[in-house]
Amino acid sequence: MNEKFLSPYNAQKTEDAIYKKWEESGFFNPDEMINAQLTQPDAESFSIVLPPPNVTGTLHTGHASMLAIEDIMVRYNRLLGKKTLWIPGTDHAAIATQSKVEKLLQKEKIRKHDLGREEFLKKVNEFAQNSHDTIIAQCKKMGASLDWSREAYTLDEQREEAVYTAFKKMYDDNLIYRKERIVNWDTKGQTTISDDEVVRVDRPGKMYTFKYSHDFPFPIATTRPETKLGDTAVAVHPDDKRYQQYIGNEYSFNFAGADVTVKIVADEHVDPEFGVGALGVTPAHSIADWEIAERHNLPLKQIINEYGKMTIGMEGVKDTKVAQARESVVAWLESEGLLIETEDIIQSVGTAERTGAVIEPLPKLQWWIDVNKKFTLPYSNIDGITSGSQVTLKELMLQVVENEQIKIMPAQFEKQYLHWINNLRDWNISRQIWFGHRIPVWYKGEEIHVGAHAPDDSGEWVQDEDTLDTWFSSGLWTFSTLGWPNLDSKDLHTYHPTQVLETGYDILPFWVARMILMTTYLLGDIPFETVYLHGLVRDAQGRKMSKSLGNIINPVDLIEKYGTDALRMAMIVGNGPGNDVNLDENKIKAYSKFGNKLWNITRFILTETHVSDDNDLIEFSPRDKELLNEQQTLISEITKEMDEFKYYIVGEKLYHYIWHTFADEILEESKNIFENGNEIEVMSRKHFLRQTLKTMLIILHPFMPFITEEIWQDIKNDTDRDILMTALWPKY
RNA sequence: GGGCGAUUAGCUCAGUUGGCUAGAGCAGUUCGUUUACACCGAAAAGGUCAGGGGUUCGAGUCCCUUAUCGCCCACCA
Repeated sequence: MNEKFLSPYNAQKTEDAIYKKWEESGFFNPDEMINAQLTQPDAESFSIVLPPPNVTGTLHTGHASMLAIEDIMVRYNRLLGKKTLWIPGTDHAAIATQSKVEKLLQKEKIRKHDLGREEFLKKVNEFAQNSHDTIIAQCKKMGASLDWSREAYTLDEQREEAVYTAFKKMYDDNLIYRKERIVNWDTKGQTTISDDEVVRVDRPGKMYTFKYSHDFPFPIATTRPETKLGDTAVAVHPDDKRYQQYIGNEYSFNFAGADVTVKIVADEHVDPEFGVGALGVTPAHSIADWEIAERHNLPLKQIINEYGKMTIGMEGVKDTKVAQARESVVAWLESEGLLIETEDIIQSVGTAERTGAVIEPLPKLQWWIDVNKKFTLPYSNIDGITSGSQVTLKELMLQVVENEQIKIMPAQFEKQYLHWINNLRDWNISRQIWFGHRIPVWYKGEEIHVGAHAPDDSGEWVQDEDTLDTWFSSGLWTFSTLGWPNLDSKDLHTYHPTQVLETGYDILPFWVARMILMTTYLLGDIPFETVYLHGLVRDAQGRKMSKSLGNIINPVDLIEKYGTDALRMAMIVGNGPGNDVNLDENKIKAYSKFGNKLWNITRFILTETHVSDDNDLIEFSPRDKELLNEQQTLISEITKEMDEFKYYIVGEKLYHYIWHTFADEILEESKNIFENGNEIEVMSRKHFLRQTLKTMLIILHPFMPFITEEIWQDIKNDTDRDILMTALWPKY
């Protein structure tokens, strides 16, 4: 017996060496499995993409849990003899990464505009590369059996080709168009900022109640009178008796030197209790109003420029900053006798996180994907939609879930998905940041060219300054990682659609929905058959992990203390799809004890039996036949539950069988048999113990890959597969 | 305001087509252990499954309702 079994199991000493052994074998790559004749070339395939972690830093416990679940899926299917592929990669995560680097630069008092686009991107790429390296190392620590030879990055060359191909096709199909939309504009920084960078600050303000003109039938209320020059409508609640008679009317008048025409519209979102229950709609300078304008097809009238100055109005308004214009407009209202009431209020004002400037919502030209426009789908593998039929993106997204070609687990999220898609509006795909796929559109005067490069003709072509929403590239992930847009790619034919997408429920609308959109559109097929959604990892008390609570747990610390196997088990047992899991250190400790239990079971068996006991038996003793039957029942149950993704139950069952049946009963009973049993009983039992241990190692392998592989190396015989990872799931 | 979820042993949680004498880990109790394992074994203790009502031969599990807690989305003109 190998003397390592004389001391307790040492995960720290074992795990890195085992991972290295797997990696060197090459068997994470299904092609190598086939070459070594461990997998049949015509075997069923099982493929899954790793949701690419953002290159914004390091992996957290949520990633650890994700890797554990997916590795179980992958290892299980590999043991079933399938051609099994798990594709690794990382996500450039445009805004998240860019703002992270901006923050780091800010500490050195460097601003991105001082560096310029190229220099700044160099810094971001450097940061991304470092994050990437950390992330890959952490994935390996978790034991993830990812095929590193196929690693991808959402911003690498191959993915860029996929992105540009997809963009061009959508543009040619008239599904991509350009239109104005309200964005958060920072007048100090002269840039657009994302919603998460807007800091809400409570400030004293004034609510003005006034009439537009003496002819206008009722007053409205606002905190920003200067924007009223840009009003194109007044919104009221449809059930509000005070205003019902005016709905549909149009009024024109002069307001502080500007000609204004407003239409009275009914909108559910107006609160009749707030203010006077009537709201002047300024589509160009308020995000909320812009949304009302979208619903009612109202015109957009920009009256404030990028420097926060008014572009129209009377003397004292035009060409002044908004704060000053406000005073002028209020003074004008007073002098005209239109001002009815001024009330002091506390209002929540959006300010730029970085410059502190008050956000000025402005309309900017943006690129959009039309989800309601009919186009011809040339090829369709979607049930209920024939090749060559006219469909919209929204219809495709609904169809594949309604017809159950894609199943979402747990089922309650299916409702949520359908509800979300039914309310889906056009997707704004442009972002006013530098890091990401630059929009493949070129301008020369009025001319527009769509493609990766400017046309070769003479003349100054200028590329669009904006970049694409990060979800545009990750939406292509299941097939851009398999060779698309090269339609002859062998991987694409073998491994697409993928079988499972395993990800967090929080990105169902962002990522999952977008992958369905892109795949149904570009391939006429589904991206995956099952969506398995996991929950959040919380601390032992069920609190969300956050910097401010100081309760963030680094998975690597836990691994160093208890080993990866123990951490994986603790994260799996009791963690069903869609449920949040509380990570209790005691639970991890308990499973590290379990690992040691298995270790000691092995020690006992290696002491009491010999490899020759593996030889064919003449007959099993009646007791061992009974035990084998029990075992068969267990395996058949477990196999069924594995197929149903019930890893949380299987993990617990294995724990119980191995500890409380195999060790506590069978091993104890064996001591007596070895001492007092007849020859048949002894031989039978020795054979049984070795076979059972091997069987347990195989079925426990997906959960605790390291220790099972380590033991396998000492219990296997010449007819067994050399590496447990490549073994075959027991028959039952 | 809209949507979703949770409430089971002292603590943290399983219990997924209704069949449980309701389970696990940790903590606590009693006893034991010179070799597979103290990262141990044996035995017991602990619960009107949030409250109420209903469906059913049968409900922790399905329906209604109340209470408490939590999450997501929207919005404050």
